[in-house]
Amino acid sequence: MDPNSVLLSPQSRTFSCLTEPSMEGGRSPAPPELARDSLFSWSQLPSSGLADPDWFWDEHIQAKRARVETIVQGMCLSPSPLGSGSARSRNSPCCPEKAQKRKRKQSLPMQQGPQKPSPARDQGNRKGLGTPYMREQLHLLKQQLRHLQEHVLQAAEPRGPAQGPGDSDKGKGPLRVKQRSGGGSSPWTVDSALHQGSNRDLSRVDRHRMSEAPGFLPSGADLREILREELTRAMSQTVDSVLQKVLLEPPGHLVQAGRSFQGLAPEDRSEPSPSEGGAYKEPHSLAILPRRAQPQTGVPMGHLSLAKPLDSPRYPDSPRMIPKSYQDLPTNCPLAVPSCIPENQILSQLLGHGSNGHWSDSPLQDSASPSHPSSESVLRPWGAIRLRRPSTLSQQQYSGPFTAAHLVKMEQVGLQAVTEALPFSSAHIQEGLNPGHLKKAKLMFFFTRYPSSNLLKVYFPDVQFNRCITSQMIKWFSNFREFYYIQMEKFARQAISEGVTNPKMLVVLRDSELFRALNTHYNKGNDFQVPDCFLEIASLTLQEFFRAVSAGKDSDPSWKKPIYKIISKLDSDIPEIFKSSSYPQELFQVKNPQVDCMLDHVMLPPAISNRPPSQ
DNA sequence: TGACTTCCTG
DNA sequence: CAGGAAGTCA
Repeated sequence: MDPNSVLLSPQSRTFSCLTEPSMEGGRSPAPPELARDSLFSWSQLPSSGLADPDWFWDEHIQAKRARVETIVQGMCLSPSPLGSGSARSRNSPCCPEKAQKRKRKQSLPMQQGPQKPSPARDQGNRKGLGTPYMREQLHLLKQQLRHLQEHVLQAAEPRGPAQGPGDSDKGKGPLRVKQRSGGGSSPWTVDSALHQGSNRDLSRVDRHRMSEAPGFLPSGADLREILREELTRAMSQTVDSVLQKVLLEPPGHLVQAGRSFQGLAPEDRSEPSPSEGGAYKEPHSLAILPRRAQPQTGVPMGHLSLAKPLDSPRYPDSPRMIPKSYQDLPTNCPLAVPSCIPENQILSQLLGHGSNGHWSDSPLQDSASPSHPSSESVLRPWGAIRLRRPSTLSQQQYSGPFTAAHLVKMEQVGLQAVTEALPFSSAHIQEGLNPGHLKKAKLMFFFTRYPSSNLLKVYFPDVQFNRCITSQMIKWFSNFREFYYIQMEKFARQAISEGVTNPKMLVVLRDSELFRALNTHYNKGNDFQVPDCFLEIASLTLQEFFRAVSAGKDSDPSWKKPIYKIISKLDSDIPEIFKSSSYPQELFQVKNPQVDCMLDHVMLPPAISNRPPSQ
């Protein structure tokens, strides 16, 4: 085993630059163990002027300065609770493309007049609702912090040639913080770096460093303590006063603020969070989906589905996130709806979920939520997909200017401020498509490849159909077909390459490889007996592809169209049992607890397994 | 114009 | 599987 691998731990990385000087400064070669360490650290930190033996001290001071600077920087951003571009972009420098994409998505369907793209505009919207007061407070706080910073820096650099905070070091500070945070832990701490979370994060690093260099312990701890206390106190005061001011606004304020927020909600909502994809995919992949390659997607809706959906007329979420009574409203005005929702409803929902519910990113949070009764819990996989967006949103929005402690405080105070930022609430999701529905749809594909939306409505009586749900389900079948046809073409070409000449020789049997592929896709777990009629259709499809490819028709860009047309006319009747709304949920409920041994008698009703081919 | 579909991409 | 573009069709 390579000893270096041990050294590649985050902590070790923190010290990786230690060895650089010895290689760079033309001094005596580093001790063997350090030289070995530098083998990897070299590439990680190519730049270095740290050959000075005082580097440790400088590093320490710079770390302090970086922290203070970052805090102050964060405070400067704090008037916008959403965090502004610089902080955010630092946070996700890797996805400008995605951001652009989202922007495009959002720009399409919005019809709410002039957009208010930046969070700062939101502040503007709240003018007259305490903004001057808040600004004053924040300004005050900023000044306090600056003073604090000066004191700290003076105390910390009694001997060094003080590099002013505004000099070349300016960019260095946050960078260092970022590096450490990156090697560290919480996503909360990376950019905002001004709440206790980051403080703790840094403190951890500092502690570690101190353990390596005990000499710094006293002053470092003292400074940290002082700084933390001061910051905590100052921020606590300011936040309290600001919140009080905000919360004392007349009731109309909430709705009004909510409206103003809606204008910019899409952009913020569209911000993907690295954790978003993770939380989204887990329940899904565990349940039915064969795979989910994209870590960040989603989304969600995805992946990130969150992004567009909210503004788009096709957005599948918005109608589901509002009460049934609102679902009949035109779907292209989802943003107008939430303001109609009783405030206490939103509030109670938020309170009900608490900080360990939607504030958390755990994919399991939803199913564990006590506020959802049994049957709802089964539907949670869907909820986890859709609901995570508000969750992520809230997290992003409040991870910046407020500490975790303040988040709790806000909840205690009443959460109205949070409510402003959450135009949608999970409480208003009435019906949606869950993995059980997906499973059912897949099984239905054995009977029908081209179901009409009306047919779907008949067979999914428990689904509150609207345009978005319908499109989603139609899309499912479209995806099913895609996979189906791809397999057909693949195996048809394979047969041709193997020298088959007579299409009649191509028959899909239950032990064939093609069947296995299809069955795995639509009937994962093999808990449903594929009807014979599907085998016939599959055989026919395979033969059609075989004929077309054999005849060289595949040179025509639209050579598949005739095949599609043929297949589209071969849909079978779907067994009556599929009309039962409980049918898919039974399947899923049983499957979820991973009691697959029970599946047989649950999932193989005679009506299906013995169903004669309909064609 | 809206509903559907395929194709492509992530 | 979802999002989106582009095409078809009534």
